[in-house]
Amino acid sequence: MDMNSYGTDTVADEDAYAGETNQTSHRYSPGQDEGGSCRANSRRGMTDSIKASYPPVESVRRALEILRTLNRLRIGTVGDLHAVTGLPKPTIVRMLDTLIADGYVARDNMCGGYRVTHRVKDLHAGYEGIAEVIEASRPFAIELTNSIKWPVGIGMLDGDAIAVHFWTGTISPWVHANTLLHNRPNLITSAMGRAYMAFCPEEERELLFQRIREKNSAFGSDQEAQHRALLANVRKKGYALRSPRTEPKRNITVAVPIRHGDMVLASMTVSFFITAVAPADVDERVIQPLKETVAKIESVIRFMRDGGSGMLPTSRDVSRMALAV
Amino acid sequence: MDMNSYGTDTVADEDAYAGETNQTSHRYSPGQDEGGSCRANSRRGMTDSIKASYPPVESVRRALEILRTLNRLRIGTVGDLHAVTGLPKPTIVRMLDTLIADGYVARDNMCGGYRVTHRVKDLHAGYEGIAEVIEASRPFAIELTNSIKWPVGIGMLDGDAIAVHFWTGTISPWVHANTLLHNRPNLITSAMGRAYMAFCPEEERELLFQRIREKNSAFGSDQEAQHRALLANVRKKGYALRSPRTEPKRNITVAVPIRHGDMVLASMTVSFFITAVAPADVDERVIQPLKETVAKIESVIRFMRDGGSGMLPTSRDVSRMALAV
DNA sequence: ATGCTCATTTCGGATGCTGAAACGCACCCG
DNA sequence: CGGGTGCGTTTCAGCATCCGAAATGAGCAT
Repeated sequence: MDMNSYGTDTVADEDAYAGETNQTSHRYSPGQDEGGSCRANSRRGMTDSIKASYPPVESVRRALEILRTLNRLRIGTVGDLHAVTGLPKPTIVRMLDTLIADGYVARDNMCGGYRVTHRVKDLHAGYEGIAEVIEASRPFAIELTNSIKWPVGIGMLDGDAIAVHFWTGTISPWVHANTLLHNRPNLITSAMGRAYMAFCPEEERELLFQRIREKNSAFGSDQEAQHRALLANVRKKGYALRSPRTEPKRNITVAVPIRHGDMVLASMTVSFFITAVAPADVDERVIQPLKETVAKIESVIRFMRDGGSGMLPTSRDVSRMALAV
Repeated sequence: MDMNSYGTDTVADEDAYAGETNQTSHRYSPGQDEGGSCRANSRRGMTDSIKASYPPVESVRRALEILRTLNRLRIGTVGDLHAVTGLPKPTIVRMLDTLIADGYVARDNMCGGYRVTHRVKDLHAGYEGIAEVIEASRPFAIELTNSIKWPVGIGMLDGDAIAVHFWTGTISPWVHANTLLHNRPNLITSAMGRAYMAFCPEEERELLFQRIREKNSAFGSDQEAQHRALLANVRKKGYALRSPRTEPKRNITVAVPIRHGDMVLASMTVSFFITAVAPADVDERVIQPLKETVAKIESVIRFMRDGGSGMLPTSRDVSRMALAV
C-alpha cells in the first residue's frame, strides 16, 4: 500500500489561517476511493485522506445555506432568500419552518421577515478555545514535527490539570509513547502545567494555587514558595521543563505557552529521548524551533481574532460596520 | 398517520425574557390550523400565529443537533456523539460527512475525533446587532404599545441614515402611517437620527458629521454648529424630537437611544397625533413610558451580553470557564 | 500473533424531499 | 371602496434520498 504518499505533502489543503477556503465541495466519489478508510481516532495512519463515506445530505446543506444567508441579511423575506440563494421558494419556506421549530429563526411580522435568534450561538459556542487553537496551530505543529522529528502536543487547562487535545505522534518517526491524547498532565510537575501557570494572569495563578492547596494537603507553604520561584524562572527562560522526578524518565519534555493578550490559551510541548539530543544542542534543535513555531501560531490567532473578517464584532465594531457604506 | 408525534423534545430548556419563549416546538398540525395562514411581511394580522406549513425536515434537525452537540463536546468521536444524542451511528457519520463537505467540521486524527471549524461563525455572525436588539426589545415594545396605544419603532444606523427594522403599528389601534418599516429617516432631521447622534461616542459623531458635510454641500458650518447645540440639548433632556418642519406635520415623533456601554445600538421611537395628546401630558403619557421601556431593554441586553450563559466568551472568560470544575 | 473493540460501510426498503403549479391573502391604486 | 396584482403559502405526484440493522474490517491490547 502507498501509505507513504501522504506524509510528504499532507496539509496542503489545510493551510494557513484561511482554513478550508477551497469550498469546491469535496465531491463524493463512491467507486474509486484513493484514501481507503481510516478511523478518525486512529493513532497511526494518515490524517487528511480526503474521503467521504456518504454523499452529503442535500437538505442539510440547503438548510445551512439558508441559515448562513439569513445571517448575512439580518432580516430577510422568502423573496430575499430566494434572490440570493436561487433555491425554490417552497424549499426555503420548508427549511425556515424547520429552523423555526428548533428555535434558530423567528418569524416576525413586526420586522417584516425572518431573523435569527440567540439560539444560533449554540452552533458556534464550542469554537473559541480548543478548536480555535488547534485549527490555528495544526499546520505549524505538523511543520515542526516534520522539521525536528519529535512529536508535538497541545494541551489546555481543564479543571485542575492540563488536558492534551492534540498530538503529532502519528507522524513522528520516533514515537516513544502510545499516545499522549487524553492524558491529563499535572499542573505542578508537568511541563505544560508549569508553562501555563508561569504565564497566566496573576489573578488566575492565585486561583489555581488556592485550588491546589485545597485538593492536595501535602502541598504546603514551603512547596508553594519553591514552586513560585520555579515559575519565575520559567518566565525568565520562556519555557518550562517537566519535573525530572516524574515518568517517563528517559524523556525530556519542554513546553511553551500559546498566548493571546495576557491570557494563556494553551501549552505546546515537545518531548524527546534524553540520549538522542546532546544537552548542548537542546536549545538550538528543540527549544528555539518550538518558540518560533509558537510565535507564528500566536500571530495567526491574533489575526483571526482581531484582524480577520470572521471576528465576532464588539459593540464598537458594530458601529464601525454600520458606518461602512 | 401520526404526523403529530414530532416534538417530543427540546427547547424546554429555553428560558426567560428572551422573547419567543413559546418555543414549545411549534408543532406541525396539518389539518386544524388555529392560526390560519399569515404572510411574514403582513402589516396587519397576528404576529405569533403558531403555524407551520410543513413538518420539520428531520435530517436537518439531526444535523443541527449533531453540530450543537459537537460544539458542547469541543472534540468528539462518533461514539461520543452517539452516547449523547442517541442517534444511530451511521446517521452521525453521514451528517458529519455533510458538515465536513461544507466546511463546518474537520476530522482530525491528531486530536482523535471531530471538531468544529471557524466556519461555524457564519451561522451566527448575523445575530449581534439588529436581530439581538429586536429580540431583546420585542416584548417590551409590544407592552409599551399595548399600554400607551401609539406605535413604537426601532431603527439602527445604516450608512448615512437610520434604517427602521421594527414597528408595532400592526397592533396599535391608532395607526396613522401605512408602515414605517424600510423607511430611512434622515440623520439630521428625524427623531431617531438625532437620538443616535446625540448619544453615540464623540469619535463616531465626528465621522458622521464629516460624512454629512461631504454628501450635503448645503450643510454649512453654521448649520453644523446649530445642530451640535441641538444635540447637546437632546443629551440634556434624554430624548429627541423630529424636526417640526418635516412630514408628517400632524404627528410628533419622540426617540430615545438604546445603549450598551458607550455605544448606541439603536433608536426607539414613538409617534402620535399632535391633537391627541395635550402638550402638558406628553411627558407623562409618552416620554416617561418610553424611557422606562428603554431602560428595561438596556438591562436585558446587558444581561444577555455580559451575564448570560449564551455569551461568546472573551479570552478572559475562557479561563474562567476552564477553571470552573 | 490473536482477539476484541468500535468506527465505518453495505444494502434493502420506505420515508421524506423536491419543485411546478395553483391558491388566496393583503396591499395598492383608482 | 372594489378589482388588480404581487408574493407568501399550500398542494401533490413522483422519485431521489435517507434510515438503521447487520456485516465488515481497521487498529489497539496483550
